[in-house]
Formats: sequence, structure tokens, C-alpha cells
Amino acid sequence: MFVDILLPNHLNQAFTYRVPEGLRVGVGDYVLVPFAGRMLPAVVWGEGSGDVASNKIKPIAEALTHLPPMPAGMREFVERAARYTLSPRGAVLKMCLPSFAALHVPTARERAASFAPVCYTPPSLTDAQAVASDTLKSTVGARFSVSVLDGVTGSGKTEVYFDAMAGALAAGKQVLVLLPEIALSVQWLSRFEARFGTRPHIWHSSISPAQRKHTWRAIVRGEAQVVVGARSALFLPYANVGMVVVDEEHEATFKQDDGVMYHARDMAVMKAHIEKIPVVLASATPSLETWHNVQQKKYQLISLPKRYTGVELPQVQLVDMRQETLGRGDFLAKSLMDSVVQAMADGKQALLFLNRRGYAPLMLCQHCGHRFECKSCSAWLVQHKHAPRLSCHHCGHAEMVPKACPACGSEEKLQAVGPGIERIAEEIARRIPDARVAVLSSDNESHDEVQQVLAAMQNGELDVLIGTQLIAKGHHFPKLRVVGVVDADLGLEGGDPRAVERTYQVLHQIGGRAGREEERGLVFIQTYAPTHPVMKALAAGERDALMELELKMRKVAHMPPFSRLANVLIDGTDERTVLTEARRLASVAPNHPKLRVLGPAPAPLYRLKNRFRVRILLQADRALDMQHLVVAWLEEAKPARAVHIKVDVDPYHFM
DNA sequence: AGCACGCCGACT
DNA sequence: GTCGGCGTGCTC
Repeated sequence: MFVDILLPNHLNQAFTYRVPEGLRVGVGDYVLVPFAGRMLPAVVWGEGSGDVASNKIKPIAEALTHLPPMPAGMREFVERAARYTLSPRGAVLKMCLPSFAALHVPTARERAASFAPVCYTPPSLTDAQAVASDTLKSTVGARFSVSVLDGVTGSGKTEVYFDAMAGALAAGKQVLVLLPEIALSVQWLSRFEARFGTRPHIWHSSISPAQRKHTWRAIVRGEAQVVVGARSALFLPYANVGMVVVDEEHEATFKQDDGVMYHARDMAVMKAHIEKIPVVLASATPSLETWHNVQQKKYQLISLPKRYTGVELPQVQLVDMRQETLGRGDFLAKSLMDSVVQAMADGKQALLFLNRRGYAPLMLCQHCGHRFECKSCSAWLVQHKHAPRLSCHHCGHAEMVPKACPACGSEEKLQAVGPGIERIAEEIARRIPDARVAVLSSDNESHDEVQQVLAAMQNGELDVLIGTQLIAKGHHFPKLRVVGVVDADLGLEGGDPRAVERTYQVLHQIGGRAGREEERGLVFIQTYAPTHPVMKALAAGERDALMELELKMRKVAHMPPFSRLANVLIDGTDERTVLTEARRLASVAPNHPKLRVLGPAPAPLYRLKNRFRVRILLQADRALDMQHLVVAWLEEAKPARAVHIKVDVDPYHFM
């Protein structure tokens, strides 16, 4: 007897194995098999296909009978996710089996380590929350539905979906909650604990191997009732999942950009569809795709209009930087500086947001115009002062700042151009000498150090915190009055089709940090384009009007959600090979009336880590089976092995 | 993706 | 003669 087995490797193909005498295996069973000289865990995927030479076929080494088989819905999810993302099925299966050790028979001690039963605390919901919760609870059951929980920060979205989760849990189902950055959500966990009286199972890239093992087993056995995790938690083989929540569904971190390139929100909807269960997408600033689906009546909208504390949303002021006269090396407008000073005088705090690490994004020689560029990437070197050096933010290369210009030899002529957060900190120190200032970005040494800075801000030991996106979410600073966006136009540069949507989302979220308790917050948005629709929408709090406008623009440009894109990235070490191969591939690209082939064109980072990168963009009608055409195209074209080809379906980042 | 196999240039 | 460069093909 033979069975086909899928292995957690990079291959799409299942392999045929012989079932030894006395062994009973069925579809979905976990097994150990010899493969390419190694023993690998794998999953029985179907009956033996029978067209393999019998001398090649090896026997299954072991059936892992202590584990319940992978459910049919889970196997279908692997199949469909692989087909959608154009990834090998084995690569998707690998995301389901993250721990080799977890598959072995647990020791007695491991079996004993169980967790406490759930004791519920009755929720106390406002009227608006109760209405929303009732609507959401009515979706719980064996039926597919997508609900969009739309409410500003502080409107109590979390409590509302907790309440619906309780319904699914009471029915004996597992609930999965996906969060953008679990590591930073201490606050989320304590709210969960307050509501459910226990801790959920946690899943993200940096949990310990022991936790990984324990949690995976609890998930496959159905013992883990609530799992909260980053996007990778979606692919775990849940025994009986009854509900999926995607919180902050608009977040770009749900999109995985290497290996299997998937969007966890979209895959969550696919998963819920397969399992016939409800999925909840929660956000204060829903993505345009989600918004469009609400309008198309595919998704149900549940709105939570107000902050439950009753404190008004912050007052947003646009600062027209064209009208400002700034001192040399200054980047902060007078109105913003005055408010920071006033806040300090009143015992309040300020937060300055700039999505740029380091001191200055570019260093140039004032004498000859020489710019410091990375030797392996098409990118400028960023000047850092805290750890003094010039560094490439794409490959990690760093060098010392020279005394003289390497091109013309001039000394004292090297100039920092533009601000990074370190330079803004320097400006605050210069203009408000008694301010207690800190900067926060991924450059901070360790997780502990980041937590220390955040704690200092929470305890009022800092006056001004300056940071990158790292400070945008999850934190609650009771004394924060002023939020300043140093360069609101930054995200609009560079031709990203989602720039408008993303700028609104990020700036809205940052602004939402201000004035969450006693008083109304103040948000200053420094821009050179104060008449831009995004800026006007932020100032007026007119999100929906901006969404409508942006939808119109996307429709005219035939961009998502009115079309679908696939980004075909061709890269390699030899520039000429990459260019000729890209041209050849484009010339034999699918010729279909519902598909446009754009390019080849140099990718935004043409050179990255000494590889040359060219892209072909496919733009297809939504109804078209684009994946099918792409597979046929690349199989027919047989790309040279000297180049790598990556296809990103529904790309989010165009780098 | 790894890893082995195999066919050509540089050096002992 | 041998070492080792990386192009090509396979993994049940």
C-alpha cells in the first residue's frame, strides 16, 4: 500500500511512500519519513499516485499516532494558500509545523504542564458597545461571515470582540486573535486577563522553543482555547477553530514579504471561508480593500462612534511649512515648539514622530557635491551620531565618518542633509535646554532598553519623546498632550500606490496618542502640502470622504481594489543577465485582454546587497485567474538559473 | 532550498 | 596528476 506525503520543504510536489506491514495511516496523519538522507516530519496528503518507479519508493519510518490528524479544512487551507500566493505547498506546510520537537511524544512532565480553566468576568459595556457586541455575537456559529469593527482608538473595540469571543468559547471552539506586533502588546494581554481571568496562548517569532512546542501541541489537540499571535499564528493546525479576529487589520505588518508572501488578513478570510466561521476585522482606519468590501455588501460594518472615556478626539492643526521661517538646522515650527514648551510648563508631555532613523538621511560634501552611497545598494548612507558612523539601512553596511571628503579631499565641508530623529532630539536640546528628551527606534540596543524608555515616558520622567513608527501603537501615555508630526509628506514620496491610504492611517494613529485621559490632545502636522486631500482629511477628521476620493482615484487608475496586481521581481548578481532575462520574460508574458504587463523596469532599489533587481508588474481584472496565467507563463519561459524570480501576489511594499 | 555529481582551469 | 570552481538535476 502506498500514500502520497507532503513534506515541509520548498517543494510543491507530494512524494509517494510505502506503508509498512502493521502500520495504519490515513490522510492527515503526521508521520516521520526519510527524505534526501534525513528524517523529516510530514503529513499524509492522499492516496499513492502510483506513477513512481518502485525502486525509488521508501517506507514510512513512523506514524506519530499520539497526534490527532491534520483536519481536512486545514489541508484545504494549505492547498488554497499555496495556489493563491504562488508558493510551493511544502513551503506553506512548513509554516504549519514550526517545531520539529513538538511532534515527538511528550514526556510525562510535559503532559503535566497544563493551564488554568477560564473563569469569566462579566463585561461592563456601554450602550454603544453592547449594541455592537450583540451584532457581532449573532455571527458566531457554523457560518462564514466577515464583520468590520470600525471604531477610533479608545472606543472599546477590544472589549466588544472579547464579548463575541466568549460566545465562541462557550460553544467549545478555539479563537484566534491576530495582532500586528504581539511583543509590544503588554496592554492587550492585561486587558485579556482582566476579562477572561487567564492568559491566552501566545505565538510569535521570538517565543522560546519550549513555549513553541507546548503551544503547538495545545493547538492541535484543541486544548488551546484562545491563541493570540502575529501573522504566523494563522497557519497553525487548529483542531476546531470557531472564530478569527484580525485586530488593526489595515496594518502593513500583516503582509509577509519573504518566503511565502501572504497577507494574513486576506488569508484569515480564506481560512474562515473554508471553516465556515466568522472573521472580525477591527480597525480605526480600515484598509481601502476592506472599506470597498463593506460598500459591496460583502462585509458587514459594525461602527463604534465614540471614545468611551468621553474625552474628545485630539484637535489637529496643519502647519504650513512654506510659511515658516526656520533657523539654521531647525526643523520644528514655532507653533509646535510653543506648544511643547507650554506642555512642559503644565507638567504635560510631547511626542514627536519622524519615520527616519539616525541623524541625517544623507551626507554630502559642500565643496564638490560628493554623496556617500552604499557600495552594494543603490541607497545613500545615513549619518548616525549616537553610534557615530555612516550606515546603509538596507544591507547593514557601516563605515566611519571620514575627516575629509573622499572625492575632493576638502575638510570641514561634509554636511548633514535633512533630519532623522537624532537630529530632532538635538534641536529640542538646543531650543529647550531643560527638556528631558529621549529617542526611540529600532536602533535602540535591546528590547529592555525600549521598555525602559517607554516606562519613563509613562511615568512622566520624560518631557519629550522622539521616535519612529515604533511609538505609533499600543502605548498609553497619560500625560501626553502634544503630538508633532515632523515631516507628514515623507510617506507620500516615492510613488507607492497606497501612499495616501497609508499616510492617513499612520498619522491618525500617531495623533490618537495625544490627550487620551484628562484633557483634549493637540496634534501638529508639519507639511509642505497643506492642501493635499490627506492633510485636509486629517485636519477635519473626515476619514470617509478621503476614502471615497481615494476609491475614485483607484478606480480611474485601475488599481486595487478595482484590479489585482502581481509584482514579478527578477534579481541576480550579473546586471546584463538580469536585464536580458527580464526583457525576455516580459516579451513572452501572458497576452490576455484582461491583463496588462508593465515593465520590465528597475525595481525601486535597483541594487540591493550587490544584486540587481528588475520588476515586471502585472495588472489584472479581478475576475481573472491571474495565478493560473503566471504559473503557465513561468513554466513555459523557463527562467535561467542565474536569476531569481519572486512573484508577489497583491504586493504591499514596492521595494 | 540543499546536496551530489560532473566537467574544466590552476597549481603541486 | 589533484583540488575545487559552480552549472545541473534530484529529492519518494
